[in-house]
Amino acid sequence: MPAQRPSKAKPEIYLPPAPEGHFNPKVPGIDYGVLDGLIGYTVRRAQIVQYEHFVESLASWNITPPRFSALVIISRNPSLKLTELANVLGIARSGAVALINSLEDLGYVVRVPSPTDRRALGLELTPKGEQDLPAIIQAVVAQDQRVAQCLSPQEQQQLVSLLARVAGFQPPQL
Amino acid sequence: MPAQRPSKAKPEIYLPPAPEGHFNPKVPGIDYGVLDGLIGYTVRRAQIVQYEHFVESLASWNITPPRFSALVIISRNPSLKLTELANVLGIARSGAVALINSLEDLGYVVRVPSPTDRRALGLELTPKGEQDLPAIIQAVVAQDQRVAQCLSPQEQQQLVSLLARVAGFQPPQL
DNA sequence: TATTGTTATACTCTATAACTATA
DNA sequence: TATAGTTATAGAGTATAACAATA
Repeated sequence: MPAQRPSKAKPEIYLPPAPEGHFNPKVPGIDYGVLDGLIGYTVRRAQIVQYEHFVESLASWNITPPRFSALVIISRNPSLKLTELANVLGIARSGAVALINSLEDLGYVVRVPSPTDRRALGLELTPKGEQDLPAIIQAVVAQDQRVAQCLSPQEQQQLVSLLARVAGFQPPQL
Repeated sequence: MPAQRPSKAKPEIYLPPAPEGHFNPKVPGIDYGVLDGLIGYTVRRAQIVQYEHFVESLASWNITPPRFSALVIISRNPSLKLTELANVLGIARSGAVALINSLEDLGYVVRVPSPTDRRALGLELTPKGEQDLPAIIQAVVAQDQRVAQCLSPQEQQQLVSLLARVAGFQPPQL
């Protein structure tokens, strides 16, 4: 059996503190110089704004962006191994352990022993996870649309496509 | 006089560890479900890829994205106060202190007492900072272009414009 | 010998709160 | 009383390295 994790000392679920004020991507009177023209800095600015919106909108669910990504990946890929999840999310295995712990504390995910590999475990949604995920997804899609509503549907699709190419993969077919 | 910071115990300059492998924004065989269509997740994926490229390309300079942003902002806005820098970067003042400390350790920035407000201090580049910044900018622009070379100049401009609107500010005039 | 999940450790980064000096 | 910079503290997040169980 893999090493057991101890009974958690902290039942509280962490949620990042909401900053007093929002990030201002363009402070008046400040000269941003070369930053304004850099793809990287522009992506970063948009990502910060997105992140803040996400955390605020999902605060009542105690769901952060990494938790949401994990939930969706787990739900769409049954019996995913922890190592595979870490790979998909681009984090270390030790980080995935902490992430799964928080989702377990929320009652959304269980570790199921793999029938074929006694070292491994499959990640599955709990009944509560199955029940709540649709509403969570709806809330996330709604906030995503709220942020993107300044763009036409065509522009949104174009943005996704351009970003996908920058990230180095084929844009999704929509 | 503002409280003095103690002589630093660690002269070493931190640089984030290079991950063994690169982040794979689209792992084969994995169903990303709703994530593929979300602006937020797409922005995040691109941002991770960008960040990794940046850190690797600027490793020899010991320059991270936050350090670079701070250097550019300081160089373009003479006598910027620490609190203003924190506001521009969207971080707490305590974080700005640590950031400036690292840039001071690198020999790029100095704290200059403000002539008008004896509480405040102006941030300025050192001669070494003035001397090295152009090459650093050149390296950053080069890596930015390398990541973005899959897009035509027009597409790049479009991406910057779309991201600026999503972030909630007027796109820069190029 | 390699891999899986876990733990231990170390580090940055973030934030809040308290403190000193000055306004 | 408010603000500027600093420090202290605590939290999440990242990572690497080592470990036990299993392949």
